Amino acid sequence: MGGQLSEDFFERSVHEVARELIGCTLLYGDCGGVIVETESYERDDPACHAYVGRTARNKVLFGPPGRAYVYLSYGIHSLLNAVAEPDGEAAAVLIRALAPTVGVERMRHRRGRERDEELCSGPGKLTQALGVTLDDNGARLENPPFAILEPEADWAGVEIAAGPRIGITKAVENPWRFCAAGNRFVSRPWPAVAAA
DNA sequence: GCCAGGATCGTCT
DNA sequence: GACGATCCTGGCG
Repeated sequence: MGGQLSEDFFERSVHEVARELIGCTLLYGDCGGVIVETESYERDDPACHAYVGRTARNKVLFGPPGRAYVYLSYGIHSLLNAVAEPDGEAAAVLIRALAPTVGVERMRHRRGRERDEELCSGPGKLTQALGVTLDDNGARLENPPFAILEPEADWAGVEIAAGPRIGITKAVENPWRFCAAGNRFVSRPWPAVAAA
């Protein structure tokens, strides 16, 4: 296993962080998997929750990096982000999909699905599989139950593709969705865009 | 296989 | 009082 990521990994451009999280292993409690899809949201970005300024919901975005920003989507799903950029800036990386590797049986049970492709192939699915809840908002990603580990050696050559983000209505054109090219655990087939 | 619609609730106007 | 950084189901072909 690679070393664990600490706060300074997240203290830089949110887009770099999003790209380099691909291939890292996200652990939560006794479950986890390899991150295969992310999206970045920067402050001057109409699709970012911080765009409207600081509010009760988004205050974690404005705090120190390496924290979890968890919020409720559509009244149903908890979505997990990693806060990036220095304290005082506001940006985060949405974790959109994992390749399940640890605690797979437990995740099958939580999800009520058998196929590995249906366990963590979406931002709402992976929080359900891992057991992440709104109570985790603001938690340090380098402290239990969280941990994020550097990629294994065999991820060194994996191509990372960039394209438009999913499920948003503003700033759709920015190519800030990143994924491991051709990976079968991404949330959707890669859109037809020119290689970056 | 594809698409339309519903679930459900915290946050902000 | 409206709106989602989503997911699942059911209807149809």
